[in-house]
Amino acid sequence: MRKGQKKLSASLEALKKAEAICESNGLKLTKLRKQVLNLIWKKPGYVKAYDLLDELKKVDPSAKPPTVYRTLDFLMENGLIHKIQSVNAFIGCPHPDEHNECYFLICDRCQKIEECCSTKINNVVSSTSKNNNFTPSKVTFEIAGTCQNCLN
Amino acid sequence: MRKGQKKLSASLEALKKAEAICESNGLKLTKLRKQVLNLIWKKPGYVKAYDLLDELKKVDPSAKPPTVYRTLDFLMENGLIHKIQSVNAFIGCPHPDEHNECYFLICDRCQKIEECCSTKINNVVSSTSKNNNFTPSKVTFEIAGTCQNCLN
DNA sequence: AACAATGATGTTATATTATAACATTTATAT
DNA sequence: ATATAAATGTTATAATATAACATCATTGTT
Ligand SMILES: [Zn+2]
Ligand SMILES: [Zn+2]
Ligand SMILES: [Zn+2]
Ligand SMILES: [Zn+2]
Repeated sequence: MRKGQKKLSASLEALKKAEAICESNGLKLTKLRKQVLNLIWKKPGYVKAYDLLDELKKVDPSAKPPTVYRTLDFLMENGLIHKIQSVNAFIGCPHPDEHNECYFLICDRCQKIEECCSTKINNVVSSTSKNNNFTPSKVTFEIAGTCQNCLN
Repeated sequence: MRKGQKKLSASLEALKKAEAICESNGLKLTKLRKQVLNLIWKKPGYVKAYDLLDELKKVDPSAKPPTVYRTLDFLMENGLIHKIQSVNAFIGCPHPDEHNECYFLICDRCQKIEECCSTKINNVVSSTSKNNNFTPSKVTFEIAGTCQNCLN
């Protein structure tokens, strides 16, 4: 497999899933939303909102912060991307059709993020909440560190 | 126990621990640092940096953002407080002498935060990292939702 | 087709969160 | 007393995000 190819197909895959999800929910995946989703998937690591804005401006100089943040909000609401709270950045979700609470491994060096969702984590969230009489609604679980690739 | 008493003693307790930690590490818990730590503990829920700044200005009108952020940095470096990433706010650590990776339950309604550290969570962090050939350095684990008290 | 209603985008302005860079003061060690 | 380092003061600005209102596009109804 050539360099970039895996990423390319992941991006296409993501777009297809996004279209399916929007279709089945009566939502519109507009040109702008597609553009932003593609920009997010094209970057090898996580993406900052204002970097996205700069990219957008290249094709539409009138793009402004609300252009980006509104689009990010739409994509997040529909599980297509995630906000990574510990770095204030965004990343595409590789499986938006499966569930919406995702967990992350964030490499400090290369900015790449892997999802690490598991029932094990889900279970710990549940039991921790139960033990504390807490009703959970949103989980933030992010492990920052160094990925295998960057360790060498 | 009267209202506020639990919080008061928790605050005093926190200050004592802070003094001990600084003492044993050759660090200075200056007047400013004590003030900020106290302000954080006095609030019933989490505290925003600029709210702290407003409080500080009441006693020292010359206080400015770096005053607050530098002090917060010191307190965080020494495990005395935590930054809550999902709300961009700060909270005192009830057990800064025990460990430094803490996990949180955050009530959306009353802004109160409980630490929910457990070996169970530590173990999941370890196993998740191991399974992904990832070397963790900093964990963000925050469950947002509704606390028992606010549910009624 | 005309109209109303909704959703999406455009635009201006501003709010919120955080840091860089350099100056001054205070504490500590020699 | 002097040098050094640590802490604080000060100015300016960077980075992140939203409020409010205007315009345009899409859809459904009359
Ligand atoms: Zn995901
Ligand atoms: Zn890496
Ligand atoms: Zn803690
Ligand atoms: Zn509550």
